Amino acid sequence: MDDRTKTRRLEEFRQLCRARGIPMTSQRRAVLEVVLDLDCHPNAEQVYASPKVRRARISRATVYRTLESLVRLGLVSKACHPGSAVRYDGRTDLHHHLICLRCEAVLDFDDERLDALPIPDTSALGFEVSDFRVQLRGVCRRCRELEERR
Amino acid sequence: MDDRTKTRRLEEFRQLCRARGIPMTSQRRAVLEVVLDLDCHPNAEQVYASPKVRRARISRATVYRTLESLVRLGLVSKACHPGSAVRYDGRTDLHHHLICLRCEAVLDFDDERLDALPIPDTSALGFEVSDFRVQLRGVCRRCRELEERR
DNA sequence: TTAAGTGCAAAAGCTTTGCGGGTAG
DNA sequence: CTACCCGCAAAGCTTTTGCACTTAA
Repeated sequence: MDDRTKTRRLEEFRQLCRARGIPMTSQRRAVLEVVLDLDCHPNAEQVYASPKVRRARISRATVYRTLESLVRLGLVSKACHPGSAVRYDGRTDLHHHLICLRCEAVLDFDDERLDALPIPDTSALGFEVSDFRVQLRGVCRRCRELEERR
Repeated sequence: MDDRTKTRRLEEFRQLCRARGIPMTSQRRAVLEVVLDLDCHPNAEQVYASPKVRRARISRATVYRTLESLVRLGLVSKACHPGSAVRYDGRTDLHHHLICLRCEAVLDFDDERLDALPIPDTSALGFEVSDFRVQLRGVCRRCRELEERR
């Protein structure tokens, strides 16, 4: 994520904390920065292992708790993925994903035609849609190259 | 899933096994049947806990291994979800999902307009798309009712 | 017969929780 | 001050793995 956007997101965080009267700690700031920096849709362990978080000596439990708080605050979202650990996404705006079914990589994908998708009416099911993602499922470059070599 | 489709899918399984010369065991058959019966996109523990699998005294390890084999055979797919355990989907055809961001329910959703989505060209990224899903994210009926009561 | 599958139990990976001490506002 | 947060450690959930035994073809 570019620095300009990142600065804006961190300012947004500061204001949200002030508005809700919750403390803005150095730990939370570091965790948010890492998620904004990484575009690999990391799980909590990957955030925990990141140099910035390790340098700050932040505990594993705090990383897990903080990520969930950031989601509740709407500053981070959860990525939908085929694997077995919760994955976080620094982007909360409308965008889409390429999902590799071999290595479970999640790649961001922006496309105006996908954004313009007509959202179906789900009210008959009692389901309230807030947001959507198109997931293009397949095999990423790296996995394809690995398979060719064999 | 209706019985007619289920019978067809089980026959497909039998033929795939024969074609590849792999044994069709009673355990695999039971696990496949359970995934086809459930439409809740169960994780491995839920399949393990199902009456049919328990009656057959199938071990936990076999459930985990079998689910992965069925995915490799293309008889079952993995659902993309926001949570922390792999979830399986008895449907492998084109369809879409409603994702509840509160309880992480995954509901099937069929819609011809979504099916007709123009698939973007991802070849520049080296990504080969095989399939897609639209995920409508929001809050399901039950979670909305629970929140109203409070 | 035999390649593959299964059960068991241990280990590894991921996540939550209770509690005593610390800190932002 | 004081409500909230943090680190630690233990516990709980999910998944994988090695090995000896069993089974479908």
